[in-house]
Amino acid sequence: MDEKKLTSQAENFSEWYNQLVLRAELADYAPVRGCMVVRPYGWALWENIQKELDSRFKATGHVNAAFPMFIPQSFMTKEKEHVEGFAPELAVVTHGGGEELEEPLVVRPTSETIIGTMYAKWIQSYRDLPVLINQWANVVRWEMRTKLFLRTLEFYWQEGHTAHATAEEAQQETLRMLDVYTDFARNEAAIPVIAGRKSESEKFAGASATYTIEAMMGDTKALQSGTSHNLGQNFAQAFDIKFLDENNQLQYCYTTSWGVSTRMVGAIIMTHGDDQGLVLPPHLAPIQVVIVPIFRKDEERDSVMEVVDRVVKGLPSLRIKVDDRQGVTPGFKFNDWEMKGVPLRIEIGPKDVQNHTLALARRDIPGKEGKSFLPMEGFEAYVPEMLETIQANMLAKATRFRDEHIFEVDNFEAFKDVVENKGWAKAWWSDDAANEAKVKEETKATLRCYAESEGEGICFYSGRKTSKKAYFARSY
RNA sequence: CGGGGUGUAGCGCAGUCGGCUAGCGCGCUGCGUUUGGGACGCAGAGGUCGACGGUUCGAGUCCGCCCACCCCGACCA
Repeated sequence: MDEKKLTSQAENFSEWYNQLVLRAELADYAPVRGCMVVRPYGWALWENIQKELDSRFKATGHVNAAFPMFIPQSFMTKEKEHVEGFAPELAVVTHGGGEELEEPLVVRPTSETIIGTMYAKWIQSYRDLPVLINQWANVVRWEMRTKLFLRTLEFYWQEGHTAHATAEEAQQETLRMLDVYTDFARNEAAIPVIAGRKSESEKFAGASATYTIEAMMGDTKALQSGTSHNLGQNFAQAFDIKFLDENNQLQYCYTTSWGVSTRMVGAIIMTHGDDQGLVLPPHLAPIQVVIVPIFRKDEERDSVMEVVDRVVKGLPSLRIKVDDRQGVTPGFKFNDWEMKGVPLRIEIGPKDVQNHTLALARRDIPGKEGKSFLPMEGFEAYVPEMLETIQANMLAKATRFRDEHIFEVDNFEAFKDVVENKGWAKAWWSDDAANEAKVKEETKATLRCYAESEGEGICFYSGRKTSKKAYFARSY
């Protein structure tokens, strides 16, 4: 096989994705089935995602805390739908210190139960509310089939858990965090997600309502990239999270939970990547600018490195890497950093020193069109600007792709054709779980989320009148 | 769990009508020459051929069983 060749064509999309993850050194297969080793470069990307999300959480008044990884099995069984939803994918610890445990411990698949237990202790009065806590953690779900970043037995995420005095406030919080995710995806990851509510059959186990941000991957499949749940009083009742209100009445809290995981890394790869490798959005890229110095002789070396130095010092706010590896040709370095998705490359050689220019190559526009030769002068301003241009262009490109692959349909034939061959279908939907299951069976497409809609129309499947529209797609 | 596929050097593979000391490319080590799109020469290192059992004078190759991983489904962030 030719090691250099990659193809993102739909039939090879999965292979292409795996190759990208492995060759860009984002992650590796672990010697444990279904688990993943996140390598330093991949973790650096995740750290930037964390940083951006965390600053948004702080801005909305949330604080971080940590809860145990082990959950007594009995906690899991308190909320009926929750346990039913998660039971098949739990890892259970039965032994500790060489002895069988009196009560098995579940490795957290999510932390509603243990956090709910603590909230019950912490919350007494309406004055204690709202509680707005986030946790950065790893969780374990025993999935049948795994895929790097998208679905691994162990994954990293943040999970926010909040408790409120009223249903309105909880709903507001649920939607506010959905907005935070939407904003993050669009403006940092350059992924034009579609936000909306999940259907009853797709919602989180134990939630009253689940909201999602859905992203379209390069093969037009959908990927749920973040969720925000309004848990109503379901968990509050199961875990006895109560407070005395202003009228001295004992009330159950309304709780929410929301999360974004390392799956976001997979979403970025599958949304922007091309046949040359990764394309990372400048806002999140571990390395925003790579500088490749080029010289033949030692005399050239000094003058080139002097310019390199000046450029690095002139861009103090950017994440820059100078690739001064010896014994590797510039061509090799170009390809190497393209594979790793670095948004902007600056080549500095003897010609540039002489002409006072910089050779720049944009990762979002492959080949010659992405190259430009600009005067040194003013690079302190135009390099950061170019990164913003790249960021904006990536979003625009992804948005165009998304919009070109969403089709409104009003009959089943068209629906089937769209979800099987073209992308996402948007259609009037009569909101019937049985029909949803039938559609899935016949076309493999699931209801991704409800869409904004006005007025009424005829459901393409049931023929009934409805006021709801929904997006359907095949998904990861 | 069902269907398909693959296990041979760090990676990618050839060898599979049983037969010599198991090969190729990339990578790796040393020396030298090289540096504007994946450099070159010379010299090297690196293998219980996934595991176990069987057939045979002889097994990477044939037979049996097992294991691991990948892809497609069912399940899911």
